[in-house]
Amino acid sequence: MPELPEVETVVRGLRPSLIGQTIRGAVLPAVLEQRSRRMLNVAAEELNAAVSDQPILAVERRAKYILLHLQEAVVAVHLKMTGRLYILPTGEVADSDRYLRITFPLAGGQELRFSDARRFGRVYVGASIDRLLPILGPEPLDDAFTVEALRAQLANRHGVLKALLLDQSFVAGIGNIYADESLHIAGIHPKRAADSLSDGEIEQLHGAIRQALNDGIKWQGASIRWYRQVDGTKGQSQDHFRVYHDPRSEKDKRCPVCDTPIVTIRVGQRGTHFCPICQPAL
DNA sequence: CGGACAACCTGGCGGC
DNA sequence: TGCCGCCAGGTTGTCC
Repeated sequence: MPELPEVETVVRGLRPSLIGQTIRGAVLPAVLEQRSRRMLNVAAEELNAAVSDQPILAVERRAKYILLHLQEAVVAVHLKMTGRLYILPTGEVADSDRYLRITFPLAGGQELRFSDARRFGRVYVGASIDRLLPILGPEPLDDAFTVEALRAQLANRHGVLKALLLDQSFVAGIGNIYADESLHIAGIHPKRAADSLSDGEIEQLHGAIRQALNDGIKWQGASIRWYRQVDGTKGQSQDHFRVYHDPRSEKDKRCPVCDTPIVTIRVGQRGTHFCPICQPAL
């Protein structure tokens, strides 16, 4: 589910509640321990041992990973499609608990909970961040992600542009929604060859990626289906999409610039939405 | 390197 | 109302 703006929103929601807290352990429902093997990179008891009595020093985001920096360990959570993280007083019940996978009791009388209907989510723990995450490309909102850096990365890449934007080792954090939104802002067709962009188009794309992601953060993420903020409320980003939509329920999505009906195609097996006028094929 | 596709899982929704 | 089939914000591995 969540892409960079959603994960960033979750991190910002967790941070004030978790910094300075101490984790008491990691509890998995007994019936799920066996089935949760794929969710964890270590045995459930090992996760529990690694986080027990560990103060939380920092909460950060890297790509679509949520990082809990503990005194002697790092926990990395990937929400994938349907994962949620939220904090509640111990014992208080929430709707999301229907798919509860892990409870992290906190010393202050609250709990950090991880729920995940579809069970694609991942929780990794290690002594440090080293080798905990796969190879990831640059953070698109960092100063180091310059037009020049993007130009250098695009050179000699012969693939389809949108597929490359979704490649986390190329740029970190962009998913299907914000790839489509970025390409519309940039006025570039999603199927363009990555190495066919002019200097001007690369500059446009660079700015568009940042705008799309920053707007997503501003609206606190997109709650199309499962995504919720830490406090359980929906984001509002879905109310501001330029091209992304579900063609089944929203049959008359139009370009906010020229009012032309948005076209939906498949690119790299992903639903792809674009304006045929503002994003001409080349 | 790149593209296609299956897998991992389950819920929700459109359509009939 | 009920059931079926399709689709889903992500990622990884395999095969060609």
